[in-house]
Amino acid sequence: MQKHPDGSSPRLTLLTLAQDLGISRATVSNAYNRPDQLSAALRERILARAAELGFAGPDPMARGLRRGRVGAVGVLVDEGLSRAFSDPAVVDLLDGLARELQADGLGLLLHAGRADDEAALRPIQDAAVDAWVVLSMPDGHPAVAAARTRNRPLVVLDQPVLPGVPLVGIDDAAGAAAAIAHLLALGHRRLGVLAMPLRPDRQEGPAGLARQAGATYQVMRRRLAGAASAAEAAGLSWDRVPVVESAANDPDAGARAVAGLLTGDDAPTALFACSDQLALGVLRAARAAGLRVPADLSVVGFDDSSAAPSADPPLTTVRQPLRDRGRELGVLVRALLRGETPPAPEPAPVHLVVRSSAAPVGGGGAADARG
Amino acid sequence: MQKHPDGSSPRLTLLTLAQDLGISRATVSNAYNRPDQLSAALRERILARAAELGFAGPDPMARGLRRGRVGAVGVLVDEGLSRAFSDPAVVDLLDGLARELQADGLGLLLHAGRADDEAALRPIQDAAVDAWVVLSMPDGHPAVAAARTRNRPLVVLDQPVLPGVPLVGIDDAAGAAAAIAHLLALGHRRLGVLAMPLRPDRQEGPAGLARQAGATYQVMRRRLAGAASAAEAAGLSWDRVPVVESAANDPDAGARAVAGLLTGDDAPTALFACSDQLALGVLRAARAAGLRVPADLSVVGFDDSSAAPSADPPLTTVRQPLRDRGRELGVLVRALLRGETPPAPEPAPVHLVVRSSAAPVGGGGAADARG
DNA sequence: TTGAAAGCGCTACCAA
DNA sequence: TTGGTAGCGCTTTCAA
Repeated sequence: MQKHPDGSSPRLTLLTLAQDLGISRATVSNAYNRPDQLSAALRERILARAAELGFAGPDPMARGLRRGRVGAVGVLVDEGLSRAFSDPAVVDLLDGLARELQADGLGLLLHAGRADDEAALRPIQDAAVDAWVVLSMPDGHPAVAAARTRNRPLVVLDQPVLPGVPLVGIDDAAGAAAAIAHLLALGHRRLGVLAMPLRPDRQEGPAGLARQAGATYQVMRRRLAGAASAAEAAGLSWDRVPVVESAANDPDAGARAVAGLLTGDDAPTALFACSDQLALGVLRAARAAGLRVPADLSVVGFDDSSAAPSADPPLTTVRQPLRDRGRELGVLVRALLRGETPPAPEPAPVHLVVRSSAAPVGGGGAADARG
Repeated sequence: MQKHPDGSSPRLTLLTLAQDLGISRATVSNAYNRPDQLSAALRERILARAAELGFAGPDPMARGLRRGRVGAVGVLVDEGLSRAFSDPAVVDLLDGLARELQADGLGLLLHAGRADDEAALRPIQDAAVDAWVVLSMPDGHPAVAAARTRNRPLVVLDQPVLPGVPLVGIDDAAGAAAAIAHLLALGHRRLGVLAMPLRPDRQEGPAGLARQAGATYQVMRRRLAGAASAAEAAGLSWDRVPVVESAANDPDAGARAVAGLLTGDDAPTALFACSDQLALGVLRAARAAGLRVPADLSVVGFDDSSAAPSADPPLTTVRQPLRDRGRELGVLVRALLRGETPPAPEPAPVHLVVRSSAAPVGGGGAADARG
């Protein structure tokens, strides 16, 4: 393929091609970027010769430098990619985002924001991207600051709330309140809450009021606030509702964190898990403890991820439109990249989806399924 | 923050900073790239002033052009990101890859290789990446060709086999043979196979010998060949073993594809699903058909993805070291980027992991669990 | 419709 | 230890 008469193989560039054809470099550039700037015939000739020589078109980096655009949007995810992608909710959301960005030929450049490693920030600061999407990170995470240093357009999903930065959010408090209200309506009074991490310190176990108030994951602060107000509206004192924090937002961690809460005389009859991933963990822990769901224990999740309907039993959960929100992130990014200043989007609506993981209290008789 | 005396706010560059400090641009560059080329004191001064001015360091694109490196590795996935990432096997693999690349500060630039759209190829060809990783794509996929046009280092996972291109593979035939052998050893004689797509045409249903032979997904060709040889070694004629093709590698599609195979007098007593995703679909379809697994139907999967052990029942499956393979891809990419020519890696070992989705034939008596 | 020329911002070589 | 300088390959005015 590489037919170059003189044996050498100089890197193919616009200039090489132009000289080969005896025309100007600008014209070759136009063949790729502004077809209307030259005759169709000439353009054909150029493209044909390019194919012949194996020239793939203008160099992406040089073009990027000149135009100030690379065709990539950075995505900052909390912790490793592994945990992020093993959450079906994240996957759905990313899918919506990717689809929307595809319209402009933009790819997704993934970077994990490991908080522990100061040196891991450089790759983020030095990433060649046109914009950043921050996917649900805690307050004060250094990776977010690193992503901001270039002053590129930036959009946040859920958290952190940053002044002047478009946020694609939902009404977390209302969602959590709906979950609690549902459990209360089913007659439950001994409630429990399984929370996602409140801070990125991997702490696990009971989370008192102080810990709750100090949450740097704002989503959790909002959801707990919503849950609290719903509980108190029903006359339940929030400080008597056990809140257990999971070390991570995955089923294993959730099961581990909640295990201790499930036994004992005053164990909750109903649990609000702040994500479907955690709810899955509750299901697992309940099974391990010999509890039937929903007969012995009612569970409500949050997200309505694709795992929710096929869980066993199918999860009653708070639905948020994940794919749409991903798309909305993409719409915002595209607008920002066009130089527009889109209005701050409204929080997306959430609502309870009733399946079969929550039932009236005492509906299954005593918990005698053990052993 | 943007303190610029003369009101204007010219884009901050190395030169700006250099002039501000009354030193040369090269020295500022060195402060970032070769700390040993200047005194620690001067470097400190430069960095401090940069922070003061809000200069984030050398521009990634300009640096990319100059160095010929952007710090991103392209990842080409088949179809949309959604399907790719909803497969736990892919997620584990990507996690291994990302971790390995992180050592060099490389991010992952995701691009979906939609075969249908000729214009969708430009973003791939024009992506600013230092290398490409092709994740299990079919023969002749135009996106792979697009990724190759820049002559950047390229590494393939599983398929397609490309001359001169490092391939990180496994012994697919041996894995499939082990699965079939296991079922045969359990006494099963009426076998069936649920295949991943054989071609990217979303065809679903029985796949005859011709279709099997024409598979452009080489992984499937290899696995079917392995299965066939194991079957024939036991005296079973392969053309009597029903092979059903799924339209996609996900549980839903798998359940849909296999449903018809599960009923009838001569329905298989054992099924080899060519991926865990598909095996999950079989489990679902079996339940829908009132069949108990493994009593009425034995199932063996492939991958040992993180979904396998927690399936109900836990999947007997062929294990491949996903995370390690992801890491190996990363190792190869890094070596290639260093200009080395690493030896073609050995196929990773696979072996059967026996859990409880496969049992001796007839072990559960007649299939009387229906209704 | 085509071409000439001016940088985009940076790094790496070489000289001081 | 510091600085001058030559491009990396391209796009885009502007003029022909």
